[in-house]
Amino acid sequence: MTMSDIAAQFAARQYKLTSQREAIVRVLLENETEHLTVEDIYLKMKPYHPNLGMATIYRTLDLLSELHIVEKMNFGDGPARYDLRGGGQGHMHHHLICEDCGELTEIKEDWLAELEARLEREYGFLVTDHRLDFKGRFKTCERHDCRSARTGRQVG
Amino acid sequence: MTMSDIAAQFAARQYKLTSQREAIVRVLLENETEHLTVEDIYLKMKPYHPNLGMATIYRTLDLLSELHIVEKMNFGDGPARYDLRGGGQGHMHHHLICEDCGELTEIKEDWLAELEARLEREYGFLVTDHRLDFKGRFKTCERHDCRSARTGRQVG
DNA sequence: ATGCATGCAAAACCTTTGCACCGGA
DNA sequence: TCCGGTGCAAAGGTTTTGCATGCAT
Repeated sequence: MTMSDIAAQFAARQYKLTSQREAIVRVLLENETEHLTVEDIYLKMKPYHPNLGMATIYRTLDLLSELHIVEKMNFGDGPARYDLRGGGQGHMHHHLICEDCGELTEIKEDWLAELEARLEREYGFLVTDHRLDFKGRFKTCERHDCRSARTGRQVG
Repeated sequence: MTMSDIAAQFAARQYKLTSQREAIVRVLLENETEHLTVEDIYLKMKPYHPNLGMATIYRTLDLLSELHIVEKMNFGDGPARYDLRGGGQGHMHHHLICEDCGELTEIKEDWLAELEARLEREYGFLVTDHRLDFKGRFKTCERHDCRSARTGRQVG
C-alpha cells in the first residue's frame, strides 16, 4: 500500500486528500507493523501539526475504514486500534494475544479459506472479512510465571 | 452450565454468591442464547431488583469473566456484550455478523483445533482461548439488496 | 469487629457532534 | 460563492471509582 494507491482511492470517491489526511496516512505508513490508537497518532503528529485535533484523526480514520484502507480493531480494553490493511489480498486479521505480557502479535497467513468455503455451503453465509484472535501464552514469554502477580490488565 | 456449577466456582475462590450475583447469573442462564449488554441485564432485573445498580452488574460480570463463566465481547460499536460460555468444552466463540442486517449468529462448532496445534508448533504459542468473527452476508438476508440505503451502522 | 459487597453519584474515558471558520474549486 | 474539511469545545455513551452503608462471618 503506497501513498499514491491511497490518493487514487480518495480521488475515485471524490474525497479530498488534504494535508492533514495525508499526514495521518503517512504516520500509518511509517508504522505499518503497529496497531496504533488515535492518541498514538495524535502524539506522533503533534510536533509537526500542533493544531491537528483528535476529532480530525477520528474522522479521517472513519474515512479510511470506509475505504477499507485501514482496519479498526477493538479489543475491549481501552481505545480502538487501527492498522493498514495488507497489500493486495484484502482481508485477513489474525492475532496472538499473550495473557501474560499483553503482547499483540499479528499472524501474517491466511488459514481460513477452507472454513469460509464451508460457511457458505453450510450456513449460506458469504464471508467478506474475518478476524481471528487467539489468547494464550508464548512459551518464551518472560512473564510466563508471573500470572498471579499481574494486576488486572484486560487482554481480550 | 448450571447454577450449582457456578456456585461451586464461587466457593472455590472464596467469592460470595450474594443474592444480587445470583440474580445476575439467573438472567444469564435464562438468556443463554443471547449476547446481553449490561443495560439488557439491568432492565430485565429492574422489576425484581429495583435497587440493583449497573455498577454491581459491571462488577459481577468482571468477576464472572475472571472465572471464565462468561465471555466479554466488544464489537466496537456500542456497549460490550456478555455470554455464558458453553458447557464443558470451555473456549470457542465464533460469530457470523451480517453486514446488511447486523445479525449476530453464533457458530456452535469448534473448527480450530488443528490451527491451534499449528500455532504451538510454529509460534511457540499455547492457546487458551480464541475468538473468530466473520463479516459478510447471509444469502437469505432480507436486506440483501439494500446496502446502499444503509446508514452507517458499524457491525464490526 | 472485620472485611467483602453494594448503591449511589461522580469521575474518567473514549468517541461523536455542533458550529464557526477556512480554503480550494 | 459553494461546499467539504478542520478546529475547538461541548456533549454523548460506556465503564470505573470513591465512599458511606450494609451484611455476613
